[in-house]
Amino acid sequence: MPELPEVETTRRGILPATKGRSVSAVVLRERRLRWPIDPALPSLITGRLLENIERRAKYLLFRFANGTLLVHLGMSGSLRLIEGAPPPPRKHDHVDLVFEGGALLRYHDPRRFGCMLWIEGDASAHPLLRDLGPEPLEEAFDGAVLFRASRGRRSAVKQLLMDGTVVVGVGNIYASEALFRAGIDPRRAAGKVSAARYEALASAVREVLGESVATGGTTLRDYVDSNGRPGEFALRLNVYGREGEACPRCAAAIRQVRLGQRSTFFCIGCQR
DNA sequence: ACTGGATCCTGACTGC
DNA sequence: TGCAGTCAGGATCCAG
Repeated sequence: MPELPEVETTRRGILPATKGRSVSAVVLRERRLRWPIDPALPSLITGRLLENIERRAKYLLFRFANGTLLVHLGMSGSLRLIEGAPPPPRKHDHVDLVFEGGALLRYHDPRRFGCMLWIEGDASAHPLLRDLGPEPLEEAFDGAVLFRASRGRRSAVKQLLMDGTVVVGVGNIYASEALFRAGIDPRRAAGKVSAARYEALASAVREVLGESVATGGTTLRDYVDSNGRPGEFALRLNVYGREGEACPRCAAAIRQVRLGQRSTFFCIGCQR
């Protein structure tokens, strides 16, 4: 799936053709996502103006005057912008949002871990958004946030980094990459990492995510952007997926371990 | 309150 | 060519 940079790339890609336009039709082909799509969705947003598309963590928030459509791409989802005559839907093209003027957003998600939820009223109070930590690319996120959250925690620092109540948007790839840049062993107990090292880690998170957003996200497997194109691969991954290869910094072999059921890559020479 | 584990689902890939 | 097993970018939910 899309990690934060891929979701942000999608948001930027679909915004110009959809913001300020009215929805002319909604096609639901498959409602069984992580939670079922409300069958009333078409009647709720057809004829309504899409005021904006915002992002919180890896959620996209489609803002209408009468509510918010909360969209998550899960592990395998994509949202594709189609302008002009739409091709016939492929397998797993579950939803179309059609806009006046012809632009169409097509939601594709083979594994169906994503969601499309209608929220009335204050979306930020919704249980899925309420308890989320700060955005990693905004001012509120720094080393002190990580340090405070880590005290007394015995689980691995990588798991702290991927805990959405601590900081949002750091997925499995970028967690490994940020820890590599900061020189921290992903297995280290979160509560035993110093404040100074958390400053370095917070900077590394900002760097990695910032660079990736700037270059349109990273492609692995089946990620495509809103134009259906794969990401640029412009952000070089130093350790993720490179078990056995030479560390770009010290040439030691990169190791792979499992942490919290997720593959984790690191350099035993550079990361302590 | 924190922690690890199971879980949702399809598809790509590996080894026999 | 088929079949079984493993793994995948997420994150919620539940038991202990």
